[in-house]
Amino acid sequence: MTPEQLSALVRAVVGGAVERGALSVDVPADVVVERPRNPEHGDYATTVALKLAKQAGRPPREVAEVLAADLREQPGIARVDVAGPGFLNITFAQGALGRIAVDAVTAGEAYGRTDALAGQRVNLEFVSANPTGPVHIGGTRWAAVGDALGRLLTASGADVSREYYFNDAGSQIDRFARSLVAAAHGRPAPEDGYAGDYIGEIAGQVVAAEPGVTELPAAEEQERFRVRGVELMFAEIKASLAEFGVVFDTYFSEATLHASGALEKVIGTLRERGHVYEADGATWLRTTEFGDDKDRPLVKSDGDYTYFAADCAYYQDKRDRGFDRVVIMLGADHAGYVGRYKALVAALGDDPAQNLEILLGQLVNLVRDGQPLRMSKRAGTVITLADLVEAVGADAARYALARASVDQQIDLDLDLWSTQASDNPVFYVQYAHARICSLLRGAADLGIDLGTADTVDAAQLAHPREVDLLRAIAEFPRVVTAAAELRAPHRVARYLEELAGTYHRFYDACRVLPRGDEEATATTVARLWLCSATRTVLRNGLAVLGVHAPERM
RNA sequence: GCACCCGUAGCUCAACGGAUAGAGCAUCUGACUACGGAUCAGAAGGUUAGGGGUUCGAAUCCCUUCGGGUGCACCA
Repeated sequence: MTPEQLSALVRAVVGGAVERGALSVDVPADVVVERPRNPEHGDYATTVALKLAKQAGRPPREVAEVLAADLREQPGIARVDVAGPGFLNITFAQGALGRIAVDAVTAGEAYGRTDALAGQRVNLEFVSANPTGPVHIGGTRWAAVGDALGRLLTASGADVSREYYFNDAGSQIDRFARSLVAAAHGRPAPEDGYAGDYIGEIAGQVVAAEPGVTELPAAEEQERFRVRGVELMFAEIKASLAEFGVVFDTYFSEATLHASGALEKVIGTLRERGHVYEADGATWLRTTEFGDDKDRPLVKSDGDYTYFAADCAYYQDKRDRGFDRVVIMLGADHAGYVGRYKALVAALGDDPAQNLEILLGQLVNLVRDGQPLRMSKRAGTVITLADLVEAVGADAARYALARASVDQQIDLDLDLWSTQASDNPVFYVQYAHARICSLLRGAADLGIDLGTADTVDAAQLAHPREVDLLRAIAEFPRVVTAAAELRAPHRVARYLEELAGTYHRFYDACRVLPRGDEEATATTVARLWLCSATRTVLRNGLAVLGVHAPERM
């Protein structure tokens, strides 16, 4: 029996009690069953009696007793206890739990997938670093978390499109171009420009690709450097992301919005809706009408569009492409955008609570020699995505960045990471996977017949460590769903660490393969299925995080 | 000054309002005639920053103080 089935069963029991008048409450839409920390509290526990007590007007324990009596009559349930203030502790019948291993193996890659978010069209935007330099450590965190979130949403049935928005039209790009020109002529970077070795490298590549470019008139020269420079920089960004395992469905250029007239159009729409006004020579959106701190300019007094105007057009474009949920991941240093973004969504007639979701994530601090590392783009002392991958490998980097809640600022100790990679829990999880693969290879070498899903005697799996492992495996689909709904990929990582630990403890206590000239028994076969199920979950879970599941290490 | 995020073991971090707050690392003690010891068993380590409140129950929700981060442009 799966937790989902149990949840439905408990709900049905509540319904039955209400129907025959034993309880007078509204039957809850969803009954939460959870895996108790303490094994003495059974396979699963539910707080439904506690939650219904007030409405029923009776003590929680009394409500619990009513439900417990009915639950005990259900098939597959061995035992129901009322504990504490009114918890219902439920223990499955022998074998009911064991089938989960068989189910997981049978489902294979599909184990963990659900249709919880079916029908949602999600546009997931993350990284979106401007092509004026390599992706730095902050962007790398969003690459890891955003990509994992995309995989999670997909696994939960949503229709997800990953998007990378880049600004190739503004003054930052001009500064980038001027920095390249300066480097090509051997001059220092302009006051407001970009420094760093990569500027010189890109400048050299531009010169190599366009001989004579430095002889052109200044304006023309800068334009050539801008176009080529952005092209080359962006190719480098894409390459480093690809090496990191992150590929976007769409790379969206801001310049295309300007070129297509989308800005004029969206401002026209906003104007028709009555939210636009002119003041001090500029054009404004009255975002304060929708809770923003101050109104925001769309067109500056010099006639240029603001970045915010492009945001409006970009949002409208996403909606026009059919996405009903626009999700944007931003660093905490962009928290100031939230108010105006919600306002623009509302001004366009959408519901910010329904159509827009801005996920703010805290920044990453780097630590070296026990000291926080201050980074400066100007000074070129920036740790990039490529640097991090080089130092610790893509798997460890992705895993470490994805295993922490985005609400948490994280400190990354570069010394620790570069010198002692085994400190990272990702190896603990990967090792469990490799160990199982080795075990299954051994079983194959011994010629053990695993039989079929129908013939496995799942009731063999009764050892406490086997039961622990089965419970953990059973949790996986709910972990995926919860992580997707809460936009919290780190839950998957934490779960995998727990699962790996549970497996290692099982392995330590339960001999799987026959020793010496012993024969394989029904227990051997059942345990091999259990191992195989664990491998399936580890593999699927690591896949969600974009981390490899090695068969050998 | 205003707004948002955070404060949990020595360190890095978990914990959909649930039972005795958990892992990893570090420290200490054990288990290798090994199905992969990159593992396991055990010990030690906490007033969940402090103080109020809400309730059957608070690390979690509300108020407040302190501490850290970030943001408050006709920049992008």
